[in-house]
Amino acid sequence: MGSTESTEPMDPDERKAAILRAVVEEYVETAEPVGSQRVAGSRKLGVSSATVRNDMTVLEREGYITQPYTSAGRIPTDLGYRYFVDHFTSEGALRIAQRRAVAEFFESAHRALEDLLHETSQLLSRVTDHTAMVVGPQPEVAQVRGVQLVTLHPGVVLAVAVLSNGAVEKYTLELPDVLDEAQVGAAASALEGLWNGCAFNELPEPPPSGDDAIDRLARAVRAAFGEMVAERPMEMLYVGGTSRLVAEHESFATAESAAHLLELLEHQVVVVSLVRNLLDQGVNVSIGSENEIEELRDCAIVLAPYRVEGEFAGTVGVLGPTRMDYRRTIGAVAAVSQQLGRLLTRVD
Amino acid sequence: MGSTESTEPMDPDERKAAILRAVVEEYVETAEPVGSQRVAGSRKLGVSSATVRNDMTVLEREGYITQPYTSAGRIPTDLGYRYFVDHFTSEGALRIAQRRAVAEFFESAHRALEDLLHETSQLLSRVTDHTAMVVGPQPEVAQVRGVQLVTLHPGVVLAVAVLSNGAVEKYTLELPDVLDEAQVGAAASALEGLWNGCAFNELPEPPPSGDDAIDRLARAVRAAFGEMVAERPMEMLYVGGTSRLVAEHESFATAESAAHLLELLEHQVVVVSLVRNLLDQGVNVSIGSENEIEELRDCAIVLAPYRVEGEFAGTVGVLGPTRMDYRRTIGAVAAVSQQLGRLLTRVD
DNA sequence: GTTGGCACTCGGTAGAATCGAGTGCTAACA
DNA sequence: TGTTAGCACTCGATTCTACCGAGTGCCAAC
Repeated sequence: MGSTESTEPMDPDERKAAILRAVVEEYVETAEPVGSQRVAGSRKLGVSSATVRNDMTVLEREGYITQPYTSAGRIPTDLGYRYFVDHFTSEGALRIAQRRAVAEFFESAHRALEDLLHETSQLLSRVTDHTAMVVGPQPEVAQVRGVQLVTLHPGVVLAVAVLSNGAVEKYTLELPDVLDEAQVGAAASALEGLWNGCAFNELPEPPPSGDDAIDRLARAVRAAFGEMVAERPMEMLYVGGTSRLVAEHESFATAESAAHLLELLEHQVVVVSLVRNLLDQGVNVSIGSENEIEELRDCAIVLAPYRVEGEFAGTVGVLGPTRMDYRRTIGAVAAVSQQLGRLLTRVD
Repeated sequence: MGSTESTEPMDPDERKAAILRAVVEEYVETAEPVGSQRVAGSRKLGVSSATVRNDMTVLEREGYITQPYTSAGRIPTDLGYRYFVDHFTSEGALRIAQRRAVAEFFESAHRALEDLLHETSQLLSRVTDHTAMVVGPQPEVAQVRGVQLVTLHPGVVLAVAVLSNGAVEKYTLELPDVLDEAQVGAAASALEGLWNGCAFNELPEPPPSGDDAIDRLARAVRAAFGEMVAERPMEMLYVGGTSRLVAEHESFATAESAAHLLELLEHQVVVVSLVRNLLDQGVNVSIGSENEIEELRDCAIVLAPYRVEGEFAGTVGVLGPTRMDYRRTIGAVAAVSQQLGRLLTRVD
């Protein structure tokens, strides 16, 4: 067992890449700085630890790895993870059990879109062991397929709009007038006739009908829906498995950071626009300092858009520590996004 | 500064209670075991620390306080907190800023019931600095006020039921038949006429109409809604401010416990039935070991039901460490539950 | 270009010393 | 009999020291 037994000689750059890969994989597994011996020993590189050490010095100078303190092992930098993701995760690896879990989940039926997306976030969290995010389809693009007005109490009317993507928007209106069933029904019919097929974000103003009370109601409904579009132009966000963030807190700098992350996730607007920005730039994996948000400095985000009938519809993704198993995570996110798109294309 | 200056003599039991109160209040504030000196000094008890020490020994023997280790200060036991809650929180104290925050929140308008409850949970979390829970009204008791069927794609129909409490239930159906608009409309009209005013959990079976396809659709809708009632008989749960759980983690035994709690909160069924059980027993505050669930051993739960038109409707509550400011928390929970009930009575 | 040898670095752990808040107990006191 | 001052004692927390060892950088030999 000596140097004569070396397999085949290696291109210097190729070896450096292999060493970087080893550092990432070992560190992800053990959470401890990895030294030259471990790399030389557990990998069939055919070189001694001294050689590995030399290459490591270069890799460190180039910014791919770093030592937490002088004369400790090396850990990957964000740049190192980036190289790993770009070169060694071409084919995502999913364990059989997980692949089966995903398949089973999408076999079974699901009630409403909201439930499906919510449960999808939980599935993805289970499969990846990280916190999962699911961004729903943009609600504005949907068309109106039905309008209904229901009197809950005298003077209080619930306006309901059913959209072509299966979403249901509603708004509780308080009115100055007290209308009878016939009047409410007339308003509903008028609006339904007027709006059927229209995009929900571009509802035309209802024309005067002759009955002032009915017109007031119709205009109030129009205003309410308009306000909803204006105030909440955001896609819905579903977050699953937040407890993983805390369970992983060892990987984060401080314990508070987990609290900050949780708080961040409670702000739908921030998260949704973050996801959208990343995806707009064609980014699927965002690592550590690549994130602009301070709280995400030692987090990685893995995203995959899903398509319905070939069109971009929404996004699924995962939030975890930079020290994550990227191959497995990317594979899982890809699988779920694909299956979700397939299911929505079939059913929706 | 002397013994001659003592104010008025005190009943021995009364003094013991005052000492217990002091221990709880000081410990809640400082998170450190409180010694006899601090109690004797910061409170106008008019006795020396030695006397306080004597009483403390008794209080410890009776189980109200304990020392984390020999010759340390005392901290309250769950029984001690219980005594405190039962005797010293009759009138909840809310700071002005918080009372104003609650008032302002319930002044402004809110779209749908779901949004309102969700935002209420966030409000309560902000006001109490703890994780907040809001259990929505029981969906079953609501009556049907409108039924709508919308064809999303050929062979795919979305069934929507609008309920008297403002809730909207929906289900996406895949059908063997492809029906035209007239048929779907006929089924919708039939169901609407049949079910209007019925309780959602007791929908009568639609009678045969003559058109087999329409009947199949109607029966499928009936089955879908029935399944929804059976499978999800639970009230909706809204949880706000989960990040507080982690921020408070110092008060908990281990860091993992926060993760366990988060996981627990993700199981709606468990939480909702827990809340219901407590309230059924007339319990509004459940402290530490009074909770049967292991994960809640060093948590306290503060609940208050809210009423709509005099009827029990749902519950708001708070989950925090046993070491919490019970007066403030109870006051906040009470205020929010009352205002929420008022708003729902007015609007709903 | 690769490798073995070697001095050096530095975080982590264990043990000893110290500190001090707080207790329990006893004796004096009102 | 209840209250108080005094005092010895306990024990967690903190600090300091010594030491270990994984891992490095460098150098000379191959």
